[in-house]
Amino acid sequence: MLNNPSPSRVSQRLGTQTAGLLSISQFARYTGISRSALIYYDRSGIFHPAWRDPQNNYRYYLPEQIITVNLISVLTEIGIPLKRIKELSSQRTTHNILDLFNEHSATLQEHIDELECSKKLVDVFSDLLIKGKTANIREITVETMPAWDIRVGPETRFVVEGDFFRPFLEFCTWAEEQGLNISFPIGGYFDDFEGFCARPGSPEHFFLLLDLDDGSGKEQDVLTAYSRGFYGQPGDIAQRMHAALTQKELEATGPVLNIYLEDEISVADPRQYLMLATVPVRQKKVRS
Amino acid sequence: MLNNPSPSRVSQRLGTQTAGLLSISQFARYTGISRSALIYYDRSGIFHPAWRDPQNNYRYYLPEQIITVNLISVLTEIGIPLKRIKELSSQRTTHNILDLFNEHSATLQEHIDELECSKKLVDVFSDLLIKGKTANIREITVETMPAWDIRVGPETRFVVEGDFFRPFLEFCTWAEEQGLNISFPIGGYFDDFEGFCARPGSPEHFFLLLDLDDGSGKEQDVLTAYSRGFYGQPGDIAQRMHAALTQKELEATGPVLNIYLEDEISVADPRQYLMLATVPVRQKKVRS
DNA sequence: TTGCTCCTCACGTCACGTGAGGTGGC
DNA sequence: TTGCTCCTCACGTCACGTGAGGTGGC
Repeated sequence: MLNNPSPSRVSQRLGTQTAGLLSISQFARYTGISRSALIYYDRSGIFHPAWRDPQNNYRYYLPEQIITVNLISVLTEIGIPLKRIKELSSQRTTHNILDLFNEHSATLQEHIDELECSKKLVDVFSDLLIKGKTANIREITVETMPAWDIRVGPETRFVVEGDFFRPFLEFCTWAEEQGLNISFPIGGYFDDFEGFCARPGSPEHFFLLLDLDDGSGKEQDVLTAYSRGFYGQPGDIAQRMHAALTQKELEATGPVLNIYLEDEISVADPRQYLMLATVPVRQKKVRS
Repeated sequence: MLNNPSPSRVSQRLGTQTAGLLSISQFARYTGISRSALIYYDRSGIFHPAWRDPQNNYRYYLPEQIITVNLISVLTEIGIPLKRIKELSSQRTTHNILDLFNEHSATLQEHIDELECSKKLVDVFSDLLIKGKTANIREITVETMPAWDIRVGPETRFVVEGDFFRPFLEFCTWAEEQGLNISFPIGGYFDDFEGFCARPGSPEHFFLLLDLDDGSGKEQDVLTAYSRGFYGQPGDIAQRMHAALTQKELEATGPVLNIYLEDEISVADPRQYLMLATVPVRQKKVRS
């Protein structure tokens, strides 16, 4: 119990100035704490009203108690559990409070970091969905865009042809070991365009997509193509990209990245998942 | 229910390759979702195992279901309630998901802002406590420090001498109307040093202290003094500051700010609250 | 028999919010 | 009598976690 006013002070008040007492509703209004919260604090022994009317059990508070309740407000607002507040009330020293604040500042920062990670997640998925909605899915074009922020996993081992899940699970295990959040979109990675053409349904690596902009400020030209189908079933996208490269007189200069813009998160039918394939390109040098 | 595999696919699996089925523990390991969560999802109709053994009611999952459960993971992780996820599963379109994400991104940002406010609160209180611990309470000195980030309220009306609470409550009401968080420390404000000397226990305004650094980068010389006592009982601090000004040949150039470094949050005995008074100063010009 | 994994209730969590049903004084 | 504020249970919330007590197959 925190700073409960002594009975003598209460009765002094009552004797001279009953108007100084606040009913639970008035007190709730002044403090911004709900009535039910005040009743809850009373019951759980955290904070009691200064006086209760023996006639009807009404709760009455003194203006001074706003100070005490403000302490509870502050501590609960910053996320300290009531149990801890109750413990603290018997050992309330500057030193203990400072310890609590230090400890709690770190906890708060962790929560903030988690939430920011969640927000990043939402934003990345939104970006992919918007990309899927606005793209002209039939066309293969060259776009200038920032490099993505990705984490590439170890080489995949596709033991059984078409068994997408084993390597996928291995990647998830690896990513968790690395302390990465595997809720971010996962894509397929091929070291070069030839590898992609050879087995477009079996990426040489998986990668986690953490952001559509790696923050380096650099941009690059990439060839982008789309295809619909389930995981590991990219259809003829490799051939179409190959044809486009030839037609546009381009050559691939980096890894091929596959990412699903629409997958189980947004589409019910697994055969309608929408994949985006990208590969950085440059103009082919004309041989002299 | 999300993407429950059809019985035929399940029985095909079972017929040809029982090893492809995952027990609840294996599935929990792969997905990072706890067994009890999986059981909870099953019961609440959000996500069912592909097959249950009629003999012993064991739950078995297919590797494909990792995809589905990953959807749930992502959505719960970003704080979307299971109820909403369940609703969504029957109306899962790119459009609806984008709406949900947009809406939710804002909610997340609000939570982040709230937490950052809480962290700021903790940090401000910590700063004050540290100031109280490290200060030499007996001495009156000139310090160079950044200006504080404060919000000054309307003029106070001390009707009854010593009745600190009425004006205090009025300030709280005002601050809430302004959308300010009244959990931040509240201090007393005097327009000038003369006003402070006249009635040091009755501030002309209250203010909310949002930060000990207003971020402007500017610093100023302030005279700092300390006093112990309850709210509105500053003892002889004004006289002592006045004497110090004279002795150091300084003149006050701005408002006097009073703030409690130790109050109900850290100290049990109200008579031991620790107040800090500051006033900006400069060298007195010598009259020619 | 022992060990293992799984099962199903049932209850706890945390800080209240929300009625239902009732009281006391104007 | 009506309206008002207050009261006390008791139950709901949300997404699980945690036993208790029991089963099936090696």
